[in-house]
Amino acid sequence: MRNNKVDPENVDQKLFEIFRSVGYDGASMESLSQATGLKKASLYHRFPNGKQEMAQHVLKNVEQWINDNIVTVLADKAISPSIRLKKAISSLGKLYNNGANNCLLRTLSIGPDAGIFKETVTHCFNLITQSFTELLIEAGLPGSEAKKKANLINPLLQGALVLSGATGDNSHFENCLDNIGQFLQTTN
Amino acid sequence: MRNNKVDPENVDQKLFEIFRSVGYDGASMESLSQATGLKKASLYHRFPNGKQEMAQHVLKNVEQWINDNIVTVLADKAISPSIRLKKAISSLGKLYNNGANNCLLRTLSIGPDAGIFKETVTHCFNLITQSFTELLIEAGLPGSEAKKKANLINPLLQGALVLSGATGDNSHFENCLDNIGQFLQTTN
DNA sequence: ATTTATTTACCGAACGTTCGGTAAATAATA
DNA sequence: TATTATTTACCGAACGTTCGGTAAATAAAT
Repeated sequence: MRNNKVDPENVDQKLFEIFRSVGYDGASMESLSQATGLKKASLYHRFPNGKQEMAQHVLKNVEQWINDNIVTVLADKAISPSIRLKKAISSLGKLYNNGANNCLLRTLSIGPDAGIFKETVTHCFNLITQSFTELLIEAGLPGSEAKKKANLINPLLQGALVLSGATGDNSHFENCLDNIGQFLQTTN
Repeated sequence: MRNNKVDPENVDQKLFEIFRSVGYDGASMESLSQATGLKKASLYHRFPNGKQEMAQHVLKNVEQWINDNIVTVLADKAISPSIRLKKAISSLGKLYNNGANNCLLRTLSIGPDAGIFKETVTHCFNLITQSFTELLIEAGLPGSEAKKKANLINPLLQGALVLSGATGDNSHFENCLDNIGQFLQTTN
């Protein structure tokens, strides 16, 4: 007898969780199969190019998430800049589970095959920097200063996630979100 | 016929470079063998517990490096605090090849076996934070402020390394070292 | 009935690891 | 000092397991 059809979104989510938590090399087909509830051959039915395609797929989902939760939110001129900021930062806190979750952009950037994902990963980072830059400019900062501040957001986030993840102490990440919120508060 | 004896220090260095650049799961015994010039069986002669022992060994070397180049340097009261700072930061720049090199503490913190290294990795991070804290206190900062500033060093470094590594643009790291140097310059 | 989705069963290759054995260096003996 | 015994360092070949991946069979959906 055969299992019920597996919800594709749930599959995406489970693939994402595996790749994010253990990276590309640490994610075996067996672990991906167990997490999704699909046999290996079924995964190959959905992703004919295998593991690579799965990782690229979840990476594209992250890019979409950034567009939906950062780019679009920060550019929404119907809301005040400071509230947009809070919404975006709050979304980041949820995405990373307050520091308990690794970042897929980072875990896919290590290992012999990291080059495959480099272009998309770089684009994701750029999306974040650019949308924060534009918000800060809109809030009144000079372009150069806005750029300088926005350029700090990704490294601050990633650094905090590295420390929280490596040590298990999420205070690194929580402090980081607070700091980012404060030092961007040039705005109303 | 048998090869000449291989220099143990060079083996350590090569193992370190592999684990640092591709992480634990990305480092195959074959790649470790090729990098060191020792056949797999010879690696097992030196490290009877295999890959795990090799990674723990290079991690211990990093701990020693931190003691020699950060802890000892920052605590050397024969030299002025600001010069000690410059020496330590300069060493970090060399270690990471100005952002081109990954950090072993980070690459060993991802994957199914990351837990094996967690304790030592955490200790390494703590060594850095503590030694910077003590220097800042010696330089005149109140304890709480010294601690707060010192607590930023690891995440700032790691974040810059993530960005430089993921995108290939080392300006992230170079800016980071400058920023750290500046914002610690409470001292003479 | 045809197409789509999933599964079972399997494959070659690569994985980390182990084993048997050899050349060279060192220590003990004579 | 010359000879013998022991240890050290290394290697080729193979181990069992797991890897990513595929073909054929079966079930579900249309």
